[in-house]
Amino acid sequence: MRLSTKGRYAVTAMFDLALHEQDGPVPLTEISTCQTISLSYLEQLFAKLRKKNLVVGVRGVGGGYRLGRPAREISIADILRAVDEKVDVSRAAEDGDPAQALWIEFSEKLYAYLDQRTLADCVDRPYVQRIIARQDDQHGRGIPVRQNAA
Amino acid sequence: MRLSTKGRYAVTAMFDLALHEQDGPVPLTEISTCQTISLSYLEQLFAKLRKKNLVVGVRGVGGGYRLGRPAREISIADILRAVDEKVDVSRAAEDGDPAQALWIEFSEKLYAYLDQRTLADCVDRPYVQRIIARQDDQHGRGIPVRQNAA
DNA sequence: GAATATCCTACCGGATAAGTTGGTTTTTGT
DNA sequence: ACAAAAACCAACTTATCCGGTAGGATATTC
Repeated sequence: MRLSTKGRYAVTAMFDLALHEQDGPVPLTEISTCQTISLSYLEQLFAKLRKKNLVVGVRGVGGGYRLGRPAREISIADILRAVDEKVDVSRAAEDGDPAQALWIEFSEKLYAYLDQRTLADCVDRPYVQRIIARQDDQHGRGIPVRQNAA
Repeated sequence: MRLSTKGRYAVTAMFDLALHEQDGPVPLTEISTCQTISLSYLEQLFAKLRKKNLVVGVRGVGGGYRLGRPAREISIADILRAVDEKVDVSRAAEDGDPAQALWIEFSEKLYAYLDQRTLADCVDRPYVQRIIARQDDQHGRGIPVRQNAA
C-alpha cells in the first residue's frame, strides 16, 4: 500500500472525468491547466490508467479521455493500484513476527475500505452537484464547457 | 496524506511496543534484528515518534522505548502523521476546483477512518494473544523475552 | 569503567516522483 | 488539402526523499 502525490494526481484527475462524464471526453490540457500538473506527466499517468481500462482515450480534435466503465464500478483503490503498481503484498506473511502479521492484516482492512469507496459515491452528492450547476451557469447552460464553439 | 514503507516501519514498530507493553521497555536493537530494519533508521523514526509523545525513551542498560500513552489512545493516523509530517493539507481548498475539493473531502474521510483504528484494537484480539502466549512459552514463562538474563 | 542503550548530526546512494523535450499519429474544421 | 487539437509515445533530466551509514555524545546499569 502506498499513497503519494502521484496517487492524488490520479484520483483528482479521475474525479474530473467523473464530474464531466456527460460533457464528452475531457482533454488532458484542461486538467493540466486547471490543476497545474504538467501535461506530459498527466499523459504518463493516463497511459497507466488506460492500460488498466480505467479510462478510454479519444483522439483528434474534440477528443480527450472518458471513464473506462461506470463511475460506480471504479474504486479509489483501483486508481491507486493502477498508478502505483508496486503492490508487492506482504512477503513477510509467514515470518511469524506478530507485528508484521498485524500490519498485513491492517493494510488489508485499509484496502477493503478503499475498495468500497467508488468514484460514484464521491461525486454523486447534492453538494457537488450544486457546484457543477453553478459552473455550468457561468459557462452557459446546455453548452458543454469544453466544446471549443467559440 | 502519504503512506510509504516509512509509515509501515513506524506502525509495525509501534505494534511491537504495544505487544510487549507489560515486559518493560523494548530496545531498538531487538526491533532492528527482528524486522531487519537498520538501527540508525529506526532511531530516526523514533526521534519523531518521541517528539510527538507517542513513545518514551528509557536510557541505559535494560532501557528501550515504551508507549507514550495507553495503546487505546494511539491511532494509526497518529503514527503516520508523526513520521510523515508533510501533511500540507489542501492549500487548494478554495481554488474552487471541484475535483480537488473532492480529494480533500476524501482524504479527510480516510484520516477519520485511520483515526478510529487504535493500536489497542489491532493488538487486543484473541488470535494475537495466542501468538504471544506461544512465544512466551518458547522463551520461558514469566521471564520477559528481552531481559538478557543469560 | 565496561557494556548497553538512547540520543544526535551529518552525510551518502539509489529509487522514483515529477517534469521536459520532441516527436508521431489520429481526427476535426475550414 | 491543410492546420489545429488532441492522444500517443519514448527518451531524458531534475529534484526529492527514502532508507541507510558513520561516528559520535550522553545516560544508566552492573
